[in-house]
Amino acid sequence: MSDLNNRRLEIDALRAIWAIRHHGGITRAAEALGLSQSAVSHKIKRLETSLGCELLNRKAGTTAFTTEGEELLDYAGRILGLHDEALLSLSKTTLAGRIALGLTEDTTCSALAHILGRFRRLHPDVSVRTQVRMSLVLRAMLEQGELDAAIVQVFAHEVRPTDVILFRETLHWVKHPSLLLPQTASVPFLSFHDDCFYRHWALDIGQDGGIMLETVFECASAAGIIAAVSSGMGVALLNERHLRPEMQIITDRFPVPPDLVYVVRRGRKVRNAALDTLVAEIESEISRYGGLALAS
Amino acid sequence: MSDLNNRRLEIDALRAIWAIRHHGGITRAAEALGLSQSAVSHKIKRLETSLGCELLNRKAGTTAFTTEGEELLDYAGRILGLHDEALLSLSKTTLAGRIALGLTEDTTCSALAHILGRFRRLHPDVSVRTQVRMSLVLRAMLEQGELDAAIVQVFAHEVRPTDVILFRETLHWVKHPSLLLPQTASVPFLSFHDDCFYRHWALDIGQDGGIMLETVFECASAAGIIAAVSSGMGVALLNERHLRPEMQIITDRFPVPPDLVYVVRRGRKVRNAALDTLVAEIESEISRYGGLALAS
DNA sequence: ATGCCGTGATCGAAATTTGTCATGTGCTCG
DNA sequence: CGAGCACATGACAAATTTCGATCACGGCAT
Repeated sequence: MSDLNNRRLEIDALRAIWAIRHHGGITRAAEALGLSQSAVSHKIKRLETSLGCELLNRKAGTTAFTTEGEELLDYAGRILGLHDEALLSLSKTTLAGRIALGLTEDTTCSALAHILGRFRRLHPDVSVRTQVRMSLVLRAMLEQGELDAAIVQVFAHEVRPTDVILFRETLHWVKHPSLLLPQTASVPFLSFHDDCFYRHWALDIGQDGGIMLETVFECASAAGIIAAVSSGMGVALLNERHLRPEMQIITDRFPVPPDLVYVVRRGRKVRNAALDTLVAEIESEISRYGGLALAS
Repeated sequence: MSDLNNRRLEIDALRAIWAIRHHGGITRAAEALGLSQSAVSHKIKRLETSLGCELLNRKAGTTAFTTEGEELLDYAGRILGLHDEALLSLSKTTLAGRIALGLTEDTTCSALAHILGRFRRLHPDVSVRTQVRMSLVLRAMLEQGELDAAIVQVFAHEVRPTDVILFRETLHWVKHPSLLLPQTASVPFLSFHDDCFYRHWALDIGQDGGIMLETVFECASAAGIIAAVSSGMGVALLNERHLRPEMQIITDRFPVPPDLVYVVRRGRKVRNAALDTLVAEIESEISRYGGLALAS
């Protein structure tokens, strides 16, 4: 394991194992980091030999972390956090002002929370007011000028040139295997809140495609929908990351749902140096880690 | 400043600026890190260009940190702390047992405190009992088997092969310019506590060199001695790091004081895995940073 | 079983980074 | 003013890192 003293944990290597964790696999991590797969593989190997222990359990094509790996991940997260903050702190300019920001519930528990917290620390003279609403509401607020920017979900084909793409999500029609779809009667539909725009799309297709959806369940949180699907109450539109093993993806019967994208969308004609910086920090975080970590 | 994203702070570069701070200058830092002067100079330059700002104020031969430099230093300390702890944590073996450790007052506020704290965190099943005494007392306790190891000050020529050298110190005879040494009468001597072995040496030379020293002031803490010297109360033996600009080093009249060394000295025939690890950690810290930081 | 993927390891060559030696510059001090 | 110290700089050598290609392995469907 080389000499006990000359050992060091490369920042890039730490970022690599962090990416492996959050993208599930070396290949995806490499892609996210803009490196080749072999480069990342080597990085990990170097890390392992320098530490003298295995970090990954390369049993099969699957990638699992060893105990040591998990331990290092914990440190990696903390070190990278400090590191990135140091980097920002050194290139910061003194900012002051106000930012009115909108978020969806989903994104509150993602890496965005960290970015916002750090932004507060680094720019204490900027007051950030954050409101959590559903995407459709946030979009309306942006139009009204009530928000300077918002992180909203939009259909992939609706992305504007000025939007900053955070990550993409695929939507699926799902049901529990025990639920058999009636051929003639209307299909029981499990829906998010009234204002959720999946629902708008879902109900729209009824008119176009001649499929009758009957909303039998309404709940604002994903957890509720997941439970309802799992108990066979009906069909629903769910994100990839909300899929559970017991769920069945419905590929026939319904039109393929459009892809979704989370974006940072800025309000109309807002000129705001503080906001520029915040958006730049989000973009930089994305490019550094190849996307934003989102809790599932 | 390269692309805002691809920037990273190399661990080695952070260690370099940390070393520059603690050894006062690039040349010394390079020596401490076991690198050439130009290597360290290049490292800093790279860091600066990658950050797009000056870290050091290279006005003259002197090396001062800029505001950004100081800011980075702060982060560097925290990042390196985490980094080193991660490194240790991953190579640790489960330890249990007891360690009875002796320290001098000087060393309590050095990097040793960090090492001890970290050791506690990493090895919660090892109970470390620490006692702070003067070097002579500690040596006696080691002999008696009351301590497993101690960090003590010894004369450079007394270092044993098994001792781990922490850092060296030069002792000087000092006085305030306003104090004129009497040619015939005895010289007023400002002394540490009775058990301090500088004092033993100082009083011994009286017999060998025919110089009369009269102890006119006794104080256990360096701060007291420094104040007494500065007010012209007498002469004293002081560490290099306790010298103040107003003090005058006496080069004639007295024999040159022997060099001092801080060492980790282990007790007699103590076999203790936990102690081995602790000593190894101290050694590793020294070799990584080229010495131990000691508050002045 | 028998081929496919998909995922990761491995190897040699190329590119990049890092370190060293030799030398240049600027400042201080005797 | 010249010696000495501290650092910068440039050219070159050494090391490390990356890439592309290829190999090996385990699942999965036929």
